[in-house]
Amino acid sequence: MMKQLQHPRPREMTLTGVLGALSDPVRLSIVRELAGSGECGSSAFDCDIANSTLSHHLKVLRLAGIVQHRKEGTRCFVSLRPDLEIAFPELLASILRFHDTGDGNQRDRRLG
Amino acid sequence: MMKQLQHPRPREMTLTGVLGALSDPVRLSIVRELAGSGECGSSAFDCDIANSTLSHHLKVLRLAGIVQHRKEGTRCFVSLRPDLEIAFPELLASILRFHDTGDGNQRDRRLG
DNA sequence: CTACTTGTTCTATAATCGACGAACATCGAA
DNA sequence: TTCGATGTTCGTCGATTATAGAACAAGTAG
Repeated sequence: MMKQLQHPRPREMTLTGVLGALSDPVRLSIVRELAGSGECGSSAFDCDIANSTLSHHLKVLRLAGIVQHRKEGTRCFVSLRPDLEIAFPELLASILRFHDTGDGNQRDRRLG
Repeated sequence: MMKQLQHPRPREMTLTGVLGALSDPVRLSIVRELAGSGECGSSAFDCDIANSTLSHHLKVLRLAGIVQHRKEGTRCFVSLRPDLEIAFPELLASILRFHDTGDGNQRDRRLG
């Protein structure tokens, strides 16, 4: 039987939990990728980290209610969880509007 | 001479830094209070924590670029920093629209 | 000057976190 | 069944964090 990974119920999502999950650069880049590409195989993220570390970050995002996991054979597909938008409408979009410039600066997309 | 507390320049503010600073329930409640009441004396926050801990949290918020300190005699007044709105327009409002219910749930203000 | 007030910094501690390798589990293929 | 591929979990390590008390600094009042 395929093991089911635990997903929190919408009522268990917390604002501080979501913010904390997004406060890590690696996790934020993962969410950014998901927002741009939709569902991704969990090996499609070009993070230069160990597999176990990636799995850890995906677990944090999952337990915060931000992403959901779908198993297909041995592969694992990750996507943004629609329930997040219900619990915190427009929150994720409000955050992803800003992007890192790599040297510690951020910029509003509208400012070019 | 009155000691000046260090404030980061807007270019030094990071999105993950801001999110991380807001991911703590104590700090989020402080920011919420500042957004509602404007400038507050740093002893006006009804947090049930030690003075040194409050000072620590205010420092984290300050180094993230979220709040600014103004000294007046021995008193210290804290307020939201306008530069944050310039660096990340509407980000803070987008986050504060949701509030904790105390039992781990959050709710959009518009949903009653 | 000596208190007293306010707030920061220092030191310590317990908890959490990010990272990794190793072990484990699951599935598909040979 | 045995193997290989894909992910998760476990154990560990070092770094960071939240907390609070103690010491310190700066200003005010007496």
